[in-house]
Amino acid sequence: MSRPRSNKPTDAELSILKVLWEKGPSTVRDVQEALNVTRKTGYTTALKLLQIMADKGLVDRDETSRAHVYRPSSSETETQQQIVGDLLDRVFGGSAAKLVLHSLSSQQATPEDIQQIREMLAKMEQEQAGNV
Amino acid sequence: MSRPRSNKPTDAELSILKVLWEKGPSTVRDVQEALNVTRKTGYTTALKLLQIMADKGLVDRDETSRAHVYRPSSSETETQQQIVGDLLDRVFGGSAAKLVLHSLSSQQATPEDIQQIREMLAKMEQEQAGNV
DNA sequence: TGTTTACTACGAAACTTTTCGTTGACATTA
DNA sequence: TAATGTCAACGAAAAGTTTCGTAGTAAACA
Repeated sequence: MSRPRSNKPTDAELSILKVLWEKGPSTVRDVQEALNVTRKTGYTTALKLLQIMADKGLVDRDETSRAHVYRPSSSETETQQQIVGDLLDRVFGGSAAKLVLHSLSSQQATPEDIQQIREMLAKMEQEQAGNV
Repeated sequence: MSRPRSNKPTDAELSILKVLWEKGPSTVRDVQEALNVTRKTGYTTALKLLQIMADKGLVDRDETSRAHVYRPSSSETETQQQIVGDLLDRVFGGSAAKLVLHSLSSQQATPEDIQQIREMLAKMEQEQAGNV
């Protein structure tokens, strides 16, 4: 009578990861202050979340100094990759094109975005041609 | 001491929406049987979820016949749009290009996908040119 | 040395999600 | 009409998420 324990970060955990990605390895206090800007968050709340995330393996902890220093155990890119892959399966039936379509239309892409995506597509085509 | 009640579908709710999108308006029994294929799911479990989703407004219920018929209250496209928009904010800092990048690399896009995306980009550029 | 301060650990409260057992209503049929 | 089966409603159990209060410990400082 339970849910399977997934290692996908929850919403609160994700907001902590965002802080760590942006600010680099941080103490609980650092994280708490950053969270507090967007959403009132107590110190022990941030601490508890970081402890749970350490248990799950979402973050690594450096206990050398008294104020432990936390850092993400996976890179921003890896984690985002995993989240997108999960979304692809769960919502879009594995169709990357469909997800891309929605990404673009849900938010106006700037001309720079469009250019960047074009380049990416070209690179992918080249790689595919080389792989066959 | 609680989370803000969001109307974003949970994982279990999402799997039900997928069934409804695919099969169209369905009874509890229909949904339960579809869920049961991928993941053992009892009848009352499916029922309860559908009732909660009806409360939340995620699905509409037709009570005319004895076996109530449920249908999604929003289209597949709208819901996917909303989920992607949420993800964009929460994970990618609003950068659609970044999300697209990950979508593509997390799963090999087929040449057809690439073509489709190219067309979409072209159309977006046209629209932007017209809008200014 | 004793007090204050900052930190982690622990535990629990409030709430959500997911699951299922039980009940009562209604219809079909023997 | 009585038995059987299907259905929605209700309630509650189990696990997960999020929040915070309290306690203990170590460092800094008067």
